[in-house]
Amino acid sequence: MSSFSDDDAFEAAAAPRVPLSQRAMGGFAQPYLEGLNPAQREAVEALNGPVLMLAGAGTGKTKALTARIAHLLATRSAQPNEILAVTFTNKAAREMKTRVGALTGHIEGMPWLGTFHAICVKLLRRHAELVGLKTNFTILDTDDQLRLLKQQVAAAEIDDKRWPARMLSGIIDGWKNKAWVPSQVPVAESSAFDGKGIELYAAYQQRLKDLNACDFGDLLLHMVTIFQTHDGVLKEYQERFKYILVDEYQDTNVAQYMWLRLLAQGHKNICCVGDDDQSIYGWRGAEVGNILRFEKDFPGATVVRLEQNYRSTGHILGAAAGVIAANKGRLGKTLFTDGDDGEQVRLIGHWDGETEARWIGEEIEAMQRGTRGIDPMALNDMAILVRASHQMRAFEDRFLTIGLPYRVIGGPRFYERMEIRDAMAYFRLAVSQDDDLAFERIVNTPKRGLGDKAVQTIQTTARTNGVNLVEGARLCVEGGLIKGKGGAALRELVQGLDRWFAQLRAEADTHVEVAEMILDESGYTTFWQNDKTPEAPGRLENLKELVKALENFENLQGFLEHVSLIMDNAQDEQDDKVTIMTLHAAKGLEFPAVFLPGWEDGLFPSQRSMDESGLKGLEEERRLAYVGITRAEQHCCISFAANRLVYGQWQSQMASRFIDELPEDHVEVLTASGLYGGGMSAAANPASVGMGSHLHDKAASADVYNSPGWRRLQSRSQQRPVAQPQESRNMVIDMTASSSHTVGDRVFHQKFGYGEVMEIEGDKLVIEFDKAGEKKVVAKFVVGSAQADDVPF
DNA sequence: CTGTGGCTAACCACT
DNA sequence: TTAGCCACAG
Repeated sequence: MSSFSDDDAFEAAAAPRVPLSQRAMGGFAQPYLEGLNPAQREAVEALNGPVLMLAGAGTGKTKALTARIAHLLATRSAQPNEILAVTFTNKAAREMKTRVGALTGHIEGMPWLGTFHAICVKLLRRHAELVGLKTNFTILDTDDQLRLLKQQVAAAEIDDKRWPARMLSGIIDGWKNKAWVPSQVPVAESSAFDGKGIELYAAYQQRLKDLNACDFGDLLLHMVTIFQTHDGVLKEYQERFKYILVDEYQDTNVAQYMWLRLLAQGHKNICCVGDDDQSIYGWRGAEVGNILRFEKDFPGATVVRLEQNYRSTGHILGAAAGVIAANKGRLGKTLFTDGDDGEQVRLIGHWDGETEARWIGEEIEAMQRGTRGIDPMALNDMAILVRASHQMRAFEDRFLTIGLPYRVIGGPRFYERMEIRDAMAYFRLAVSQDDDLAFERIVNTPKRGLGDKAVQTIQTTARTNGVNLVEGARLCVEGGLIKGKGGAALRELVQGLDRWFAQLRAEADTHVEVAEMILDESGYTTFWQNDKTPEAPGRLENLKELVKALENFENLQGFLEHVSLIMDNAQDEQDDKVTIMTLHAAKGLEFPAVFLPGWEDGLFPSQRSMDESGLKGLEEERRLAYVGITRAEQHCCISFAANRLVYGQWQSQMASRFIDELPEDHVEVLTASGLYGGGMSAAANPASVGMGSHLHDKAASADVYNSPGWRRLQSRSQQRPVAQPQESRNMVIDMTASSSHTVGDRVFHQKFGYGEVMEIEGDKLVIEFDKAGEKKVVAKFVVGSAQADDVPF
């Protein structure tokens, strides 16, 4: 519960509650040291000066980190409120809190353990006036931010076709990540956004100030500014934080780095934990350089390497090591395990994305039943990790058809859903009528007959009178500026807002009741009840869930604060389900079995990241591959497809270059799935069995044959017995390989059954299928531009 | 003021 | 393929 009013850490009692058992031992009992290996122990006990803990995947860094905190407390080196411990995600913060609690007995004692953003909010609330904000400033989400920037772009009369607000938002975020306020943006950047970027940035910051708001990047930026310009404030915190601990240091951006440096200049007791091989947030401004430079930045630092892996089998570690070895300029770690080599990493190519999804589905079922030669596994122990969220769809489709339970992590988050945002905007307005952005969002939601024109009028009125939009709306109603149906509805809305505002303060009802009242009286609930789209019931459910979530907070403000910083959504763990998530979301997690689909050049490594960042981009993609493999404990299966549907277009894919980087000894190559020559075409053209047979043009065909991934798969599969067609449903004739067909060929197609080739027109095949009855169905297969329905499977 | 159809651009990851 | 935007009609 992180409402900011209740736990002001400065006033929090500092007395540590040492468990009786330890007190009886005179503080010498150090159970938290048990089970630590020598390296971990060194990192825990090095209490003087900077420490860099290079912790490879699965080497127990959280254990070391929490033990270090316990050690600080037990040795009385610091009080709980003198330790600053920062993480990136709320989940990591929560876990650390729990584990420290379990280790030391004080659960509530760590007021400064949290995410960068949560800690900065806490600090900024105290010093808001130093950057021209009031202490009750609001934190804008991406949506609000974009809306604001859109207005700015429009006001500057810039063509938002060529210069979209989206792009501006990205540029400004980038600058904020580098800790540049508008006046600090270097000249080299002045051409950004049609030469107006810096100007717009300044205007945007001013607008935020007027709104008494800040965006995500500001939380850090403002604190860095305050520390740089107010020595007294900086001193206060330098003295307060005797020990600083930083998790995932490789993901820090420049602003976070500066923030940490400024604070660490006091006692210099900063302990950073990270893994340069797992830096995967470059696109968000993370600087791997921060960790690579650590020893220069903090002279005399103790560097500890955690290399003993407790998570994965030898083969999995070996495969991961082989991939990451291709990166240059690493700090270098060699993970080892005391455990078995286990099963080799498995590699398999598929005909297309659908085949891949089907194969993985079957594999998962086999593993669950225990019919794959291994003990039965729970679905909860299996995960599919994809590069991009759109890859999830194929699996969802497939799993829905076969009734395999799954959960998707990532996707549109609960608090980012439209209905939740709308409801939150109402709550925000009930808390503060100054929240113009919230007002803009809901004036006409549900529809009140207030369009652009009405909103314009309200805005002008508000501006000329120097008041907020709610006040402006009130003036419009009273002055008769907005008439008719819209005027009446607006009057009702304003009255409603006043009423809810008063009710929240009256405390006659709980905030939960008021929230329900708001959703009811505003007509928002009715709005969705009347909606007949299939999503409506789900949205109503979400609203109910939102209200339920309120119960955990003391007041609406506390809840709003919490939500603005929460970016992860709690997931139900009760049911047995396969997890589908992105590689990014998987960092920090582990699963006994991991599937890594879609290892195709352009998709993974992603073309865009290579276009944008060249070799740096490729190396980050490789680290992503490393992260993916090292999530696996026992089983890891990598796959790719020769064809994929992109923008409704079929594209032939090349196996990812990362596949070639897998060391052979640790990999077992399975035979390509989904492409078994069903008679004719296979006999006529042996090349049509396996990858690449779909190719119609020689150039593209050569591409695939010459692609390293393909070659390897070919040669390896030759060492293995030739695959037998497993079941008839896997049998398919390569419809698009028209060169291998002649008129009169009998063919079999998974969906349409048996048929006969009637004619061949260039790249088109006309096939007459003998479906049941006398009716003949004619289908055309157009190479390269086939529609989804026309393609085999 | 709202709803619709056609056009265009986008498809990467997230605190 | 799909989402988002704009122009236009009702």
